[in-house]
Amino acid sequence: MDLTTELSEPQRRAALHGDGPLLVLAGAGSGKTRVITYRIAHLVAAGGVAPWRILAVTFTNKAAGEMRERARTLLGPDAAQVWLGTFHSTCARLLRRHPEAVGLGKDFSIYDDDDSRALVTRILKEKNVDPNYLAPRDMQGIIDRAKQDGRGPDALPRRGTRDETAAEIFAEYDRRLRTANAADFGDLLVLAAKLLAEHDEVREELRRRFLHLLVDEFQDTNRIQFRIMQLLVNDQRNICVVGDDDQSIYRWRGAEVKNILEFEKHYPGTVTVRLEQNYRSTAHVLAAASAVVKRNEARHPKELWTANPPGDPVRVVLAGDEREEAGAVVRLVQAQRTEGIPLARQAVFYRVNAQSRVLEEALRGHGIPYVVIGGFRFFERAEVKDLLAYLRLLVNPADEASFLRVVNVPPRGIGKVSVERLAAYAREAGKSLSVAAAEAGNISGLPAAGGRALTTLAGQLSTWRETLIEGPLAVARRVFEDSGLERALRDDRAPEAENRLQNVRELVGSIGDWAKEHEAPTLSAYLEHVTLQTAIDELDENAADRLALMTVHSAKGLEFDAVYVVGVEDGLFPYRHRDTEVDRHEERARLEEERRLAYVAMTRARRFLWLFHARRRMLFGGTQTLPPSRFLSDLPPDAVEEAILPGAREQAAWSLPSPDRRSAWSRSRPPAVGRRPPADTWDDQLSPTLEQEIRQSVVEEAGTSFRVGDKVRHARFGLGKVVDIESGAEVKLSVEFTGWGKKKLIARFVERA
DNA sequence: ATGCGATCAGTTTTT
DNA sequence: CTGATCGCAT
Repeated sequence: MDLTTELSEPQRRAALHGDGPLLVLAGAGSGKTRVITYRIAHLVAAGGVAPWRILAVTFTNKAAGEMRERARTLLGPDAAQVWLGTFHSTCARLLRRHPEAVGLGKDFSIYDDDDSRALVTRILKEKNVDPNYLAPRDMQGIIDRAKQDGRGPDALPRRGTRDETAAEIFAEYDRRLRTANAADFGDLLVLAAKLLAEHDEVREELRRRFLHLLVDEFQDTNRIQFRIMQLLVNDQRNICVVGDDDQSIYRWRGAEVKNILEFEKHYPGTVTVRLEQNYRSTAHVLAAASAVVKRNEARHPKELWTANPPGDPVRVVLAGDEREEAGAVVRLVQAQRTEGIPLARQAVFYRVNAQSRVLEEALRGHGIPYVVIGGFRFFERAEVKDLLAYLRLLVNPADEASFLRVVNVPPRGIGKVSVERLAAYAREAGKSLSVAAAEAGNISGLPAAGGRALTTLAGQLSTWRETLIEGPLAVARRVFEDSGLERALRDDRAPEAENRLQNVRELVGSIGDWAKEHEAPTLSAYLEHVTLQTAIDELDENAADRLALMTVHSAKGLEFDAVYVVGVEDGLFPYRHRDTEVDRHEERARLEEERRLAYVAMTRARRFLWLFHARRRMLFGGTQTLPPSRFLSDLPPDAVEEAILPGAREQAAWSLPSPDRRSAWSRSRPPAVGRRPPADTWDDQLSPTLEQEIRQSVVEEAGTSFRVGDKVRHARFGLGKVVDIESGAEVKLSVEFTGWGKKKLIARFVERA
């Protein structure tokens, strides 16, 4: 490891920084992962800090894994001792050591979003709350936001009776979690903070232990996470945070950009290092991305630069509809692949998960292997969750959500009435559902068949529980068979049953794989691993070569040679909530976040960036016609080239957005993208094949035949009149558009009106 | 108790 | 257009 030659000057300053608070403002692609890893390595190798005394928090488990891997190449096997993980997994780890201190039991369950929603729904039903008055979704949102802020039910704002109800439900929800010996995602943070705040000996031990703290993606931490960090920082104040306010995209989830903007206030004497050189992207890509984010007001003014060649222009492609868009993506992906860019180094991004469907169809149609990151995740599939629920119930008998999930899966004659009787009995007796089930014989009013089935189930559960020591894989196999889950799936004649059976088998297989990779594999640890998986953890570089499809949010922290962003339309990206009234301030804040999101999307691209938008789009069961994204008009003409696909051209006559209609968000609009001939340097230049591929898609027009005075129509600007013609490699027209003024356009993108 | 069909509602982003 | 819930018939 040679820090003087392998790092730039500012990178080196960050990596070599000694004691005291350090703030690293790391622009996109500025090598921050490198800096963090080198810093860790340096602390250990030169600073004599034992690896186990370093705690590094990352945004995904995948990032943690990569960091560990990189540290290992620098440090050797010792690197494994560094504490590395997400906030959630780190907190879970702390809570596992001292569960009782915060009212949890050993082997507590972690409720995912589904589980917690189900619990909220149950409580609302029990309390007879009208879903129109307070919907489960909204209630869950209230709880979640409160927890992100570190507030409990008592600290909820109370402006009306609805708030009172919400606070009541919230309190009951937390009580029920404790009874079930369970914690939801928010609790992991809230309870960890509580543990540290209220138990001095625990806090002090950890503060003595951790000599250095590092927090990555700091711009996306929320209040409770900041608090946890503060509680862990010791008097040496060796806290290093790394982030970029322009990449803050989780405001909606409680992230506080203030955490990074005002870091120095909390830690006076902070040394700030700015990493402003981008090593990732071509100059064109960087210029395009910067132009979009630059229009935000709530940001640290800064200018990222790069020494990289300009590269290809960013390409903006207009499709007729989402299917044509998908088709174009597929063709381009394939073309790039033949040019030597493997699928694994290309990616398609979209704003909302629902957009993945068309893309998947197109990819399947062309036999291109792909992975969808996030969306309907493997571990969230019903059949997979069913088996997992059994396993959770073995580890934590009190787990209410899991019990209710499996009690009649597969169908064993325990219906609604039986479950209700059982639950009532359990609540009165203050017992868990599992324990109550074992006592089914004593429960009055229980249907006879249901009672028998419950007794049998309870017996099975305790039998399985005794076999836990045989290890996760053995237990999983046994439960799958003995519970009747396997038989039910096998006997199911539905066409998708085969798939579901496969999925559960895959789950069992994954348990086996996981167990092999761990020293003392416990079921409890496996279950935690599964629920704390982040979407992006599914992306495995070592897997077969496949194209990744994901939301822009999932793409954070990644990079690809070629990036395709679909659905760059005003209303979809930036996304416009169709819901209720929000005030001006909120609306602007949301829009700024969309802008940062676009920035994140674009800066993932190393060499090739395509932005697609469609005239019409089927989404959420309806067809919408959205104008091109306002972000497109911010792109610098020099760095961009536009293309129109045949389908879009056909529709040109009837679905042109008018300049007034397009500004649903705001009236003012800067001039749109201009054009220039393709860039011509660097070996990454667009290959002939690819150029052909694009041209083939673009409707060729006899550009040379235009005359001054001709009426023309343009995809974005509508009707206009030709005022000047320039010849050259590309024929260019100067056109006067009503409402837009004079624009210079490449003739082949203009059609006669 | 179960399973089916019909109606209904709601659709961002995620640990 | 999908997914989820609801009510009815078996």
